[in-house]
Amino acid sequence: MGRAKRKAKASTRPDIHAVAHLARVSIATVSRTINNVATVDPRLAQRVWKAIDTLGYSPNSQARALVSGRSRLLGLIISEITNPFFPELIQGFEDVAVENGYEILISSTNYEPQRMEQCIQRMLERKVDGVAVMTFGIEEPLLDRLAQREIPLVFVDVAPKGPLFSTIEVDYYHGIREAVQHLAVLGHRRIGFISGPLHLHSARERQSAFLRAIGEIGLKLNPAWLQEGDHTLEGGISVMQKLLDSGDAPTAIMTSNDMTAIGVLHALYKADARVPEDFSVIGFDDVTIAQFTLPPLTSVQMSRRELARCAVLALRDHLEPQPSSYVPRYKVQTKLTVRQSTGLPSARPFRRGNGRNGRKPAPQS
Amino acid sequence: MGRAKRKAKASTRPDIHAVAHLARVSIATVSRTINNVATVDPRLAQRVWKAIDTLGYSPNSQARALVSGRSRLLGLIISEITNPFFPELIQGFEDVAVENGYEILISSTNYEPQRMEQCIQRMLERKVDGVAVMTFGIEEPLLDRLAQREIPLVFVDVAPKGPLFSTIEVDYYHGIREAVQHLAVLGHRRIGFISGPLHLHSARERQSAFLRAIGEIGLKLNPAWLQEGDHTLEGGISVMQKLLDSGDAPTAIMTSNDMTAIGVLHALYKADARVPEDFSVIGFDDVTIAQFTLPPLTSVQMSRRELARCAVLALRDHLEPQPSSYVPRYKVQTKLTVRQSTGLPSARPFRRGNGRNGRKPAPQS
DNA sequence: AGTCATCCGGTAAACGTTTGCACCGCTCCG
DNA sequence: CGGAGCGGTGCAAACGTTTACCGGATGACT
Repeated sequence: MGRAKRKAKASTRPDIHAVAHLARVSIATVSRTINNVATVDPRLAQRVWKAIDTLGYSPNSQARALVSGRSRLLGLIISEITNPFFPELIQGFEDVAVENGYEILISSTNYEPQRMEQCIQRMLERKVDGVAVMTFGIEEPLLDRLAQREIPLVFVDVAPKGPLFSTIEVDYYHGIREAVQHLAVLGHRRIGFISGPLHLHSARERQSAFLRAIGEIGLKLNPAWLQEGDHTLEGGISVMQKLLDSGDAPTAIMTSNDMTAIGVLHALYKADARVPEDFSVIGFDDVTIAQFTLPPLTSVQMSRRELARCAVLALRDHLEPQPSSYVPRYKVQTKLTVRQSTGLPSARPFRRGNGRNGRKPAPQS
Repeated sequence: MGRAKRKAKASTRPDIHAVAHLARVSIATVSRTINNVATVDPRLAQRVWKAIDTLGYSPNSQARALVSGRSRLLGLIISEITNPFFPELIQGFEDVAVENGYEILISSTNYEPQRMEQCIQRMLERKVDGVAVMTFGIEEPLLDRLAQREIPLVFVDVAPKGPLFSTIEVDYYHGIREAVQHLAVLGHRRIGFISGPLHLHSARERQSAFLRAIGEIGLKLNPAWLQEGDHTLEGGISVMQKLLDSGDAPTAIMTSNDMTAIGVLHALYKADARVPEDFSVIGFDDVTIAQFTLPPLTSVQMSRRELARCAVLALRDHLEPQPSSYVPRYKVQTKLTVRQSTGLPSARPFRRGNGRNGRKPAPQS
């Protein structure tokens, strides 16, 4: 009956041999059963499953990975987890990964391009099967270095060449056009845009989508209404203040991300202006916080769960041959979520401190 | 010269044999060198390091884990990553883990206790060395089942018995007393508290810390000012509305978490009351969003980075014998962060819709 | 009935490390 | 001068899987 030497192993977790022994089959059969590969006699299979169940066996993923060369681990590189843009992305990534039998490994660059190298290094040591790079502002030279690695990589927007690389496209235009249209329908003709730092690919994309939308809808854009921000709260505050000081502020302000929009809200609050009565504000990203601002922020949303899903699927498609009928399509939409920061334009232009709403300026503590 | 069969391995990543061969030593020596275990002749060691460097070798963590039985992987179980409480915790956990040479694996329960089982399952399959359970509202029976596992576990607040378990204590009282004192110094005598759901351990802790602080500072608490919330925005809104409707609202409101406080802010905004002129509001947790509300929220902070650091260290202390001089102390402080939602109490009681600030009610969209 | 193809299950060799054990040469001491 | 002790190194056996390969049984066809 073979294998007499292992017996009464007390407290250690059961291994494949224990299962094989209990089911009176060889370990090969157990392996084939749990991987449902090739054909195993249904009666044997049943014995095996039963044995697995009674022993509470679960395969050792490291041994598996070691011999098969596939770890079923997916890497996710992000900028910084405390940036409210990312948690939802991570959640989506994890959900879809787990759905497909993968575990995930997260690493953050903290916006420092040189840390990307370490992230990749850690991922490689853990032998991930593929990596999704979802960080802001990835640089071209860095891409080339990434290209050396022999694992599938997926990016957003940017499209490096190479058979192991995939790109997820984002249709910024769709949602931004909806936003501009929304404002136009409300009656706004003076619409401003505060962009992100223009060295960022995604910021440029958003800005040009805005310009295109303005053009196609047939509005006129005063160049002074197009300002460059930096995707921070403070940036939003100072740019909005500048617009107010100019004396020729637009009646509606769109921004390249929600942080900037919240900055705008703060600036308006300080200037004693009301939203949406005096100004309409639209953010971008529809970060969780957007629901909680005062007033809740109208924002253009790119589904981060969808983005994450695409990323996982793109990697999976590299790793597991798909049926020929399957046509991958990695593209995510954007769309407008209307909340309470947008409304009809004010009848007469807002003038700072005209006191028409009688509020004293907020006290400085 | 041995090992002639491996040669010209072209594109595969170098393994320990390649290093050994290049350094003209055995693989055992290479292993001992990189783990700096036992004593290796410095000259050999140097040859080894050089070989490692020229080949760009990095050890295969799975093979390592397989034979050593230690994966250098730490599990982290949280409630939900999109809850703004967690990202900072995760960040801290990761930082300290990486500092100590560990990687982390995250899993979320989504507040469903039954999912805890799956989380643990996944962790065990990946053979984590230890797990930190940082989820809200863990149930006693679940703890007992966790106890079956043979890996170190660390918890917050709750203290299961067992040699493999550690607990991190949180000193809620310190920060909450600071908060009450802050309000008292400003002149508030009517201070209310909106608790979390009282079946949660941490919510009870916070409430009793508040009661103790009120007592020790010598204030009187009207029982109507002590309300149970549910840690959600909506809960905060409705409880605050109830307080306003009662006609005997406190002049300052403390809450058991920031979400509730933001709800309070919303309710006050709708009721046309001003913060901090009419009411002072203090949150708990000091979540990132608290900086961005209107006005920025005064809040009691428990350092989540510190909490995370304690968790990692507690696990490490279980896994790696520490020098006897080392005395572990897993306790984290709370403290008050003052922003702009607190100020002097209003001279005369606020009355809804008395129009004294002339604002029209916010339009419903 | 004999031969061949087919199918399924078992045996054993990997995968890349760590580590117990044995060995070798040196030093030190009797 | 010989033996004991020891520091340093190599050999080989694990760790728990997957999978190529082989061999035995079974059914079909001539």
